[in-house]
Formats: sequence, structure tokens, C-alpha cells
Amino acid sequence: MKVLIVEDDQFHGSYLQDALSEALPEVTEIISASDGLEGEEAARQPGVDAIVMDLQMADRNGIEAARTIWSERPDSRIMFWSNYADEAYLRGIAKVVPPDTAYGYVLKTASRERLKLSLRAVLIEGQIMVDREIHRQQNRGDIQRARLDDSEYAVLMDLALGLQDRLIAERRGMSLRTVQNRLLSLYEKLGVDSDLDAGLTLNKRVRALHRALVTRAINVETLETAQRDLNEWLVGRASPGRRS
Amino acid sequence: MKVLIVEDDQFHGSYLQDALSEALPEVTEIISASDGLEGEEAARQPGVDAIVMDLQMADRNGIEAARTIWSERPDSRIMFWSNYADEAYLRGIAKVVPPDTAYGYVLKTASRERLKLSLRAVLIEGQIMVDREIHRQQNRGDIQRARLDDSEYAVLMDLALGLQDRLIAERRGMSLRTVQNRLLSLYEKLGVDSDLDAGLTLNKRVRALHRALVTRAINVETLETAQRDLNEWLVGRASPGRRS
DNA sequence: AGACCTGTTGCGGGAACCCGCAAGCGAATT
DNA sequence: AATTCGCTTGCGGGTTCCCGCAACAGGTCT
Repeated sequence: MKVLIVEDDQFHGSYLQDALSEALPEVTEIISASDGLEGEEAARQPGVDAIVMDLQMADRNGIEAARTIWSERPDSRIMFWSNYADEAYLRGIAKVVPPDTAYGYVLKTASRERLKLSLRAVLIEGQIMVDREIHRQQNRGDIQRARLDDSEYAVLMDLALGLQDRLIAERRGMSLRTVQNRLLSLYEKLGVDSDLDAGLTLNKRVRALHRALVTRAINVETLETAQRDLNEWLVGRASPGRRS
Repeated sequence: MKVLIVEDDQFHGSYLQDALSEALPEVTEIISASDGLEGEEAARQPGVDAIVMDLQMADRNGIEAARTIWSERPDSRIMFWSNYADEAYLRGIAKVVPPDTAYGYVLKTASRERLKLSLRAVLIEGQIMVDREIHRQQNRGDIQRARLDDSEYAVLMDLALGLQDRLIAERRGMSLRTVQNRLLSLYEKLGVDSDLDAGLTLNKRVRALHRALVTRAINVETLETAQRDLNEWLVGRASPGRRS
């Protein structure tokens, strides 16, 4: 069995390599890549059965690399290994994982035992496994009162990009008023108003983005990929009617 | 010589310990802390001459820890050691470093040689030393067209918190129109308009925050500490004139 | 001194935003 | 079939935001 490790921190990389060969005796070969691009390249080698991937990497991050890898080989088993329990990462992964594909998400702070267990479960058994820390993070009701559904999340991304209501409506195919309703529930769920019990009134749009960031509903990498998606959408929209 | 290492990643911690004792033969004792709070505590021990501090830590981050340490012992020499070259960190450090105090900022991606050199320069020689990568990051004119001055930065933080113009004016002691002028130049410097050459008009406030984040002018930790500062200011404002 | 530049402030108006109200519509329940 | 519930949509109005225009103060250059 041949496993690819994509990790840009050499210490974490060698620790991972250790744990991997300890946990999975069936591994015969380990290859490494130190950023997302290299990772995509290396994953094209024949015989790569499984991948362990860091999420935060300089050039191309883990989720983007995973997207291209999965688009080429949808049955690849990928284990994500990350410092942070941001909900944004989980959403990002959920958007790119093919159906019936095994993947996992463990934190770097997890114990060696849990890491080894997860590696076996995902890479060998083909399970789907997400560190319970990550789910717990999201559900703490004091900070994030309710989960955002997909449509709300989409609007949140557009808001975060700075689109105005009209544009969001066009992009998401809703009416203007519906967009505003989504925003309303976003403000509610993100706790925008709860901060102004102190009697101060604030800019809800910006505050929503602020709250989304500090609650880890989105993060800066999310913003960057969302910007790329927006650019694609924009060129797709710019064909006919070259007016003004 | 007694040195304190504050670092929550054990691998990086032991690497640092190695490099430290290699680079500084005069070190006789190394003590460790694994988060900001522990670090503050440990720094109170007698005889701690120098500190190496990670910036990203779970509970209390490196800058906050440095602030309390410096407030107790302003002559402490602190070397910051970080994964990211965010301008936000540099600004945060600049705000808390006492005058005539030695400090340094190196990236974790720096070579072992450069790390050792910086350690000597800062902890032994008492120099101020900032990794050139960090300055380079900020000055790339394609992304960030011009540096923000302190007043603009302050307004940017308030904007990021979701304050509206009136509040910012009150907090910073400017007129409403002046605040708006600051915002104008922020929009300019952050490149808010440059994105809308594609002909799309967007919400400048939110877009400014977006740009500030992706250009690393600010980051999420900045937002969190700014929120705390805001809360302090709010309670300080709430005493007399209980009007409406 | 006069010209000039930079930063601050007020005014005013068009655009965007926030949101209450109410009508419409499909799905689930009774 | 009637009712209820949730979601969508249009309308209207109060508020905030963005910013051009212009007056003014203080500092610099000639």
C-alpha cells in the first residue's frame, strides 16, 4: 500500500510518517509533498491508495488540492489533518467530497492513539470519520445559536465578498426581498443583535461578517476561494448585452 | 542565562530548544510554557532574561501575553516566532513594545541559521530584528497600494467591529465627515474599487473588511482583541449623562 | 506676504440597507 | 376540503452610507 503525505511543516510531516507506519503495517511506501500543488502532482502517480493532507498550506490549500484530486480520482481516500476546528473547513470539504468516498478530519492536537485509530478507520476501512472536537466546536449554543443551512451560508459568503443585495439575488436566483430575509436570519443566528444589548446600534452587514469570523463559521481561506468562485461566475455572466 | 520558551506545539518547541542551546552557549536553563497564560506566569520567575514566544496560541495569544509581561518587566527581551507574516501581528507588537526594548520577529519557515542568528541578535545583543519576509509581504504594491497610518488603522478596526460612522467619530474624537474621509482613503488603499473595474458595484464597508483580511492587514485575532478594547471603552463611557 | 497644499468640517442628495406589513403559494396536518 | 405553517415576494418608509462641493485652518515654499 502506497500513501501520500501532503504537509508543509517538516516536523509534523515526520511525526505523521511515524504514526502512519506504526498504525498501518500494510503500508509499503510513503511519498511526500510539501504543498498543495505538489500534492496534486504526486497523487497522479500510479498506485497511490490513500492520502493524508494538511489543510493550511501556503500556495494551494488542502481543500483545493483535494478537489482536483477527487475530480481526477473520485475514490481516493483522504485524511485531513489540521490545526483548527473551523466549521468553514468542514463545509469546504463537504462541498468537494464525492458521494460514497471515505475521508476523515482529525486535529493535530489529537492524541497519537486517536490519530492512529482514525488513520486505520479512514484509509484502511474506508470509513468517514470526523473528530468529535470539531462537531462540538460548532454546536456550543452560547456562541453560535443555530446552524446555518446551505442557502444561508451561500448568502453569507456573498455578503462577505461585499456583494450588495441586488447582486446576491441575481447570483442565487432569489428575489431581492428573499435575500434580505436570509440576511435577517443570518443576523439572528450569528448573534448580531445580541451585542447591542449594550444599547449601541451597529452596521449589521459588517457585524455579521465579524461574528462569522470569530465564531469560525468562515475563515480567510474561505474568503479567498469564494472570491475565485465569484470571478468564475462573473465571466460566465458577461457574455451578451455588452451595455455600458 | 535563563530563557523561557512559550510554544504550544511540542515539535516546534523542541526544535526551538535545540536551536537555542546551539546558538546561545551562555544559556544555562530553559523553561517552557505551552500557552500564553502559563507564559505570563513563568515570566514572573526570578532570573528570566529572555523569552521566545509563539504568536498563535489557543488561550491567550503571544501578543497579549507579551503585553502583560512587558507591563510588569518592560526590559524583557522577547523574540516572537510565528507561522504567518501578517502585518496585523507587527502592528499589534508595535503597540505593546516599550521604548528601547529589544524584540524580534522571525518566521517559522526561516532557516535554522537565520533563526539562530536572530536569537543571538535579539536575546544577547539586544537588537531589534524583524524578518525581512515580513516587511516584504507588506510592501508588495500590487496588493496593498499604500501603508495605512495609525489613524486609518484605528478607523479600520472600528469599521471591522461593525461600528457605524457616528460611533467611530465619537470614539476617535473626530467629526462625522472626517471619519468618512478616512473611510474613503481606506477604500482607496485597500483597493476596494479596483475590484469593481469588472463593472460591479459592491458594499464598500464589507468589501474593505474583506480586502483587509485577504491582504493580511488584519486577522481574526486582531478582531478579537479589538472587541475586548471596545468593550472596555464602552464601560468607560457609560457613567454620567444617563440620557435615553 | 502670497500662493499652495493638506487635512477637517458642514451640507445635501442619491443610493443602499433594514425591516414591518401583508398577500400569495405549496406542503403537511386535521 | 379546510386549516395551518413555512417560505417567498412586493411595497413603503426610516435610517445609514457614500461622496461631490465648498469653506476654512494650519503649515510650507517662493
